[in-house]
Amino acid sequence: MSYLDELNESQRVAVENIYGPTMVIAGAGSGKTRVLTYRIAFMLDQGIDPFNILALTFTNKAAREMTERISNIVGGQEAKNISMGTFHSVFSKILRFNADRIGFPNNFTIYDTQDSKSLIKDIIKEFNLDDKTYKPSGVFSRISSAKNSLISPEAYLNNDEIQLEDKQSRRPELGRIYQTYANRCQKSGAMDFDDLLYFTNILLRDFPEVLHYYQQKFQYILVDEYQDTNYAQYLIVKKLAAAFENICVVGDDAQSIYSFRGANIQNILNFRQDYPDFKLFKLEQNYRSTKNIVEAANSVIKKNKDQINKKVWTDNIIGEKLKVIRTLTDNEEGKTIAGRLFETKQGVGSNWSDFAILYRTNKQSRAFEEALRKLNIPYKIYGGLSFYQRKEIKDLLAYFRLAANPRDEEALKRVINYPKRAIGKTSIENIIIAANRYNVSMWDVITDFNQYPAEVNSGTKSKIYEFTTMISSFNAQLNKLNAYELADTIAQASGVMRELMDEKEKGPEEVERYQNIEELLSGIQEFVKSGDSDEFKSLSDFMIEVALLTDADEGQTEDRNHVSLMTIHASKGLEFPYVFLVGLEENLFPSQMSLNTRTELEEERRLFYVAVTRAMNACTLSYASSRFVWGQLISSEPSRFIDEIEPEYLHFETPQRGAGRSLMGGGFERQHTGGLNKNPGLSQPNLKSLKDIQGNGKSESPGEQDIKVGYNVEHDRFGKGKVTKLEGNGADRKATIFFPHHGSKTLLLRFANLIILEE
DNA sequence: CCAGTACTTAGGTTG
DNA sequence: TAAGTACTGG
Repeated sequence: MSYLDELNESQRVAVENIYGPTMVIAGAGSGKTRVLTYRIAFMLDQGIDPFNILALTFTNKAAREMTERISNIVGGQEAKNISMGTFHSVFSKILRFNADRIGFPNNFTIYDTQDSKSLIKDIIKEFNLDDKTYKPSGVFSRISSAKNSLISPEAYLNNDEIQLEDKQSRRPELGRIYQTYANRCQKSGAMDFDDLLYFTNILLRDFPEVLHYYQQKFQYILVDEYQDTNYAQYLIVKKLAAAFENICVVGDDAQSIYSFRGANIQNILNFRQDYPDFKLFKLEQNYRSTKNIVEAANSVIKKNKDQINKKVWTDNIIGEKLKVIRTLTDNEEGKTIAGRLFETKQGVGSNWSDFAILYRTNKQSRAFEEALRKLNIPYKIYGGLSFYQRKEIKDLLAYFRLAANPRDEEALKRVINYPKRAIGKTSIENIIIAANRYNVSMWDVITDFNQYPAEVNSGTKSKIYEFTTMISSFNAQLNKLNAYELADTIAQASGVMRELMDEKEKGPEEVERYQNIEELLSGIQEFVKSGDSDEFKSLSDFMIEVALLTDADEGQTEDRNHVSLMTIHASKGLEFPYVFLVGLEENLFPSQMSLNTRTELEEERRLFYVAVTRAMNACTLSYASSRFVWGQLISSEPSRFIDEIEPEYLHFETPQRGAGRSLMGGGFERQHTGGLNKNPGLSQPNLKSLKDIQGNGKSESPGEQDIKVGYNVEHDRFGKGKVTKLEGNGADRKATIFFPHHGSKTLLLRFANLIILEE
């Protein structure tokens, strides 16, 4: 067990204490991941069966990293048998296995946040409520926090306190929306992210034999980032650990930055009460940063009232003081930081990947992007839209979801008319009305109009019939074709591939979309090939894996030598030799929204602590004295957090030369436009009425009766084109026309004003 | 059905 | 400012 020699004293005792309740408070950079992985390795060395170990993390990234590290120590086969992953992935598997007990199909789909919000939006509309008082995202977060506190819709409606709260905030219908939302999810055989935790709790609460089984299975439980657990997660862990109490939680209260999402610092305090005989270990030696960095961070975080007493220290060199740079505008901040970064790289001869620029909000990235690009510095922005959230990917995935679970309402709504198959908005609305009336899913309605009559005309019905037949045929092949074969079939047969192929002519964005689809398909092929050769991997297996993946940067092995740009939240758990922490201004960091309460301000301070402690060798702080906010130049004050650092760790730099001019040049140009544009616009109405007269005078628009497929026609905007298809009757009569310069378009003849050139 | 325009809104982010 | 949505005219 040579690896034990690599640990310091407090790390080693934390690793070896594998029985009984244990809490490890791990300061920033103190080797937390190392302790967790070695602890598991030590357990296996002690003869503990990997099947009996449950290790929970918060992010896929953390789970991957831990799996990898443990495989390196104990070998892949052993590591594979440990239940290791995020809360959501581990418990979604358990839920699939036991789905029938809680009224879900075992192939239930998982709604992401977009799906949830779109469903909520629909419900608000159906209830005829004003979507300003009932904002979908606000309603969603209310429902989310109810679920995370394990409050059922019924309990929500029966709780006087909650009802009073909602009445006072003028949103008395929230409870009914929650109830309807939950009901619709259930009918659709779908769970959202919060449901995965909520229903795990229900399962363990209502089925003692299930609880007993998993208590016996998971005799040893480890939880990483314990300060980020919410109530639902806390309770799952508590229930599972009740039989053996071999539970180890690892965290750092000073790095709790997700309370706005329901994470609860109280869980650390509860731990003391739940397990009075628990052992506490503190990892206080920082191996990451210089003395100046560690002490600067300490001097700020000690201003917080709510914290567990500890003293993070380091044996590392003193290092440079933290530089503080002031610039006059946000754009200049970008230029200055980019220049400084370039100089540092030249000076020390390091890699671009040794540098990170961290900011409070995503929108700050722009100024740095521009400046880095001008200096030809490679960079990568983390965060933003992930691969699986792109429109074209979600569209195709929606077909996959339907293949596995045709009742999935959000997936159905997404693709029932994509690519266009003449199933209009009104028909879809009427289908939903019928589904609600009979309390069944949309799929039930559209596959059995006899039993569930809906106001849909017969032409549309036959289109729908084609669609449902197609989906059913995908569904029938789920266990016959492997994931790649079926995915490829769907991509072709659904028409998604052809749609994107046609659009490829339009421009680079469309080409990229097509390539994204290709990338998804080749990803599925890889998925099929991975693992044992004779193992059958179905498309639903793939969907299970992918539903909980949100990391965009999977499989991007190319060129990793770049500067990293990300929010501080995204930087948690990472480290960089050189960190630039930018935008340190009041109302930006700390955020304006956090200034109301002490607890919110303390969370901002912890965020600042996290940011500073990412740095290994040097940390540079910067702020601008004015910046553009929503198109307006506003002046700003340096952040209070700069003042809170003991001055002995700081080095203030003088402002850059020539800056005054740039303020004049860039700042005040944007006023004094317009002013002459006050004329009442007489010409507009005149023009319009002229057109009206023309329209009326034409008696009949040409072509209504005599247009045919194959005709060459001319359109006043798209120019010349050829008719490829005709459909609909009367006012709905439309033509699909291929225009060489604009691609294929479907136009209502009523409005198109086509001129027939030749037959 | 398509495309242009009027209007609104703006936090951090995992699964 | 920028992006997203709702509305409207052809």
